[in-house]
Amino acid sequence: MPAKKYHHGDLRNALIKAAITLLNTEGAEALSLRAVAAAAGVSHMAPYSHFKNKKQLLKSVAGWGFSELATRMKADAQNRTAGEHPALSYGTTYITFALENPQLYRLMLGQLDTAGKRNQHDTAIHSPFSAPAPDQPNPPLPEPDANAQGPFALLQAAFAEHIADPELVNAQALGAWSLVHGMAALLIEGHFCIPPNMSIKDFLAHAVIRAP
Amino acid sequence: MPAKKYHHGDLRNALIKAAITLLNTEGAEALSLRAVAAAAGVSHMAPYSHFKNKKQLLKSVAGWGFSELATRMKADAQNRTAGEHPALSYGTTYITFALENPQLYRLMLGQLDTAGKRNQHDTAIHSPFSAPAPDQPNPPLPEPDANAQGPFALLQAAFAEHIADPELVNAQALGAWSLVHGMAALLIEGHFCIPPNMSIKDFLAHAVIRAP
DNA sequence: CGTCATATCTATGCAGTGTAAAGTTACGCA
DNA sequence: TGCGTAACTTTACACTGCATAGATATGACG
Repeated sequence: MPAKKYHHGDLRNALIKAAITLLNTEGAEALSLRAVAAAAGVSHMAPYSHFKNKKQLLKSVAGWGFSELATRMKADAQNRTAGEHPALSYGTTYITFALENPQLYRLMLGQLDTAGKRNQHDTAIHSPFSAPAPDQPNPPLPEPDANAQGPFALLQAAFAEHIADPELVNAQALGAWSLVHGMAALLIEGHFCIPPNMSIKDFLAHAVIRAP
Repeated sequence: MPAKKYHHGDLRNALIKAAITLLNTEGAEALSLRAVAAAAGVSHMAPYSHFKNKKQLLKSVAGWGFSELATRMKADAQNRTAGEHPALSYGTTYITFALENPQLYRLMLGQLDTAGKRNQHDTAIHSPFSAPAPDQPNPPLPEPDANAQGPFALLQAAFAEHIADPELVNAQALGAWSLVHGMAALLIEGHFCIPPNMSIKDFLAHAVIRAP
């Protein structure tokens, strides 16, 4: 085993891994580029050989999170009790994942403007409507994550099983995503709690709006 | 009119106002304590006479945002077409507000760990379940905002009109809040777009989950 | 009309941040 | 063997939030 090489060999992945560890142990505030580099045993400028800036590193971490979530949801799809609505099952898995990895989940779907300097425009991909983004309310802003499409695609497929109209499928899937993301986010930020005697699945089922 | 006094007289409110202006013009990344102080025409340490730290200033800004949102929702409640479900109307107003003030909305419901130093525990209030918060998944985390109760209380009242069981009212209101918050958040972060030919209200109506 | 404790504001300084620029090292291919 | 180039280090800078200590005006009380 090599003691210490000048060329790390797999620094890019090592940095992502170190960032995740730091995120889980010390929290998001301790996730500085320099701390990540130190944890990987390199100088604080080494990451710039593999990532354009801090935001790109965080995006890669978020991408890893999305693939993890997708994996969980696919596993969920297998051992599902027959007759249960897939969306409820998916939603429960989704929220559970978010509550078990709150810091990571924030990185995945929160804003990641944590940088100090002015925004440099990195690549941005819009989805799933091909429309040219009905001009954003304020000037700067968004920059979605293509990896989010993984979990979302599963949700879409779930609704497609019971609904014919593709536009309605899309709307329903987006509604479901909004519901579970909103619930996860509000729970993580502490804006309300699930009653102690209630499971996430039951709570979610009761929260689904009943038409008037 | 006084040219320049040593004692500002109303610096606290001036700082909040300056912060909001900066937020809307330069974006969240430019919202440094020093920039806010400069915009108010005081030294960069003056804010510490009125706020314990940067987070407390931002909390006050968020509080102002919540009262603004509540005002809008109350106005909405008045000129509502008869027969329309209040929650749909409220939800549309909610999302519209969020899309028109994305930076402010992020401050209101996103994490505000923007500070550099380790988290100091400021006051935290939990709601609306009196339960002692079924211990948070990871170690650190949340800190809700009591001002969020304003808009939420309106939602609750809306559901109470048509539903008897108070527990179900609560669950439905939380579901509605989750849905509109999630949709607003995903829209702001650019994860999807509302089709150009569709109003927010229509989109929201189509997104509400239909039972299987 | 003093006078003085106190709230408000300023000056200075520090550790930590992201990143620009330039130098060093070693891998891979001719 | 030589060399282009990618990976990494060193140094430096502007900026951040905040601790500390000093300056200044205010308002209450004699």
